[in-house]
Amino acid sequence: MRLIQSHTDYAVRAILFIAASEKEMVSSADLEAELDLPRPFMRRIMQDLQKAGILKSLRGYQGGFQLAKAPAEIFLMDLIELFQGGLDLTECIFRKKVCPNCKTCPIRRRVKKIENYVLRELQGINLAVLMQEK
Amino acid sequence: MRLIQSHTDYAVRAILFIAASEKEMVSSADLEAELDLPRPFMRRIMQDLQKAGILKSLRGYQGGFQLAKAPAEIFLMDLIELFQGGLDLTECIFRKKVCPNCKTCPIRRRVKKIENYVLRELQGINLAVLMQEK
DNA sequence: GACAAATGGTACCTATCTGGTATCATTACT
DNA sequence: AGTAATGATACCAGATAGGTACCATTTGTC
Ligand code: FES
Ligand code: FES
Repeated sequence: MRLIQSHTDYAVRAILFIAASEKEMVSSADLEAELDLPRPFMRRIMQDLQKAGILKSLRGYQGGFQLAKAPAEIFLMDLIELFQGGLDLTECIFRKKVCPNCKTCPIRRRVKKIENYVLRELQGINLAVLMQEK
Repeated sequence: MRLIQSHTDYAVRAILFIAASEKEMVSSADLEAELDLPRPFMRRIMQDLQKAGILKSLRGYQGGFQLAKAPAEIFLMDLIELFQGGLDLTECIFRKKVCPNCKTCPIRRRVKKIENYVLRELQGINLAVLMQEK
């Protein structure tokens, strides 16, 4: 079970690379070379980041992506939200149905506490922090 | 993403029920009635618990299951280990391959810290604790 | 205007994981 | 012998994650 999934991880790397790049515009081709990923896959991630307002894009010749926000304003949690639909560690085991046991679920409260900690930690991480410690 | 999966959750409920039961031996039929689960499915979980030495079983007429350990000696983490193969929140995103980025992975360290906390919390939970707070 | 270089959008595929079923063999008591 | 229980194991199905394919659109250069 992974806390951080591929899309999120790739997004982080991509953003860090763009942030560190000299270029005005970074293209998918550049990212492919740097991150060693299939370009179509990378592109989809970039598009999602663009839609989310994290990147700005320019089409056509010499086009590409650049940051739309300062690294310090991009939070890991945003990316998790975007690519993983957020975190819900206590998601009830009775999918689709209303849980008949939530009230009596012996572990729910405990897991909720853990989840709170995890969220607090994650919310403290932004991309500027990750840049430094790399 | 669920921290606790169905098998684990059911196992907890089953064990708590057996622990609270007056009967010498609790059968799958009893559990089915109590937990409202398909019996074959429940049975497989019970068998796994038996193999793991958490339950003792008796076959044949009036057979069933009973605890092989005191609730205080059964840890939630054991069940997670048993049914979910443990927890590895930092599992590298590059499956099957050796990760070429682990050294430079910007989020690995952070997630590792979170994982440590989660493990510590989970390791402190045993079934006796869960019985009380229910 | 034609062409090439780039992204936008969307539908689809595939492997793995999770949850659950089915079947038959074995044991134990009456 | 018969019945009530577990042991063992193979199988199936839906959901999720990871990844691909395809075509449309925009932008700059010649
Ligand atoms: S089952 Fe609904 S919360 Fe544990
Ligand atoms: S990729 Fe191997 S740890 Fe982040």
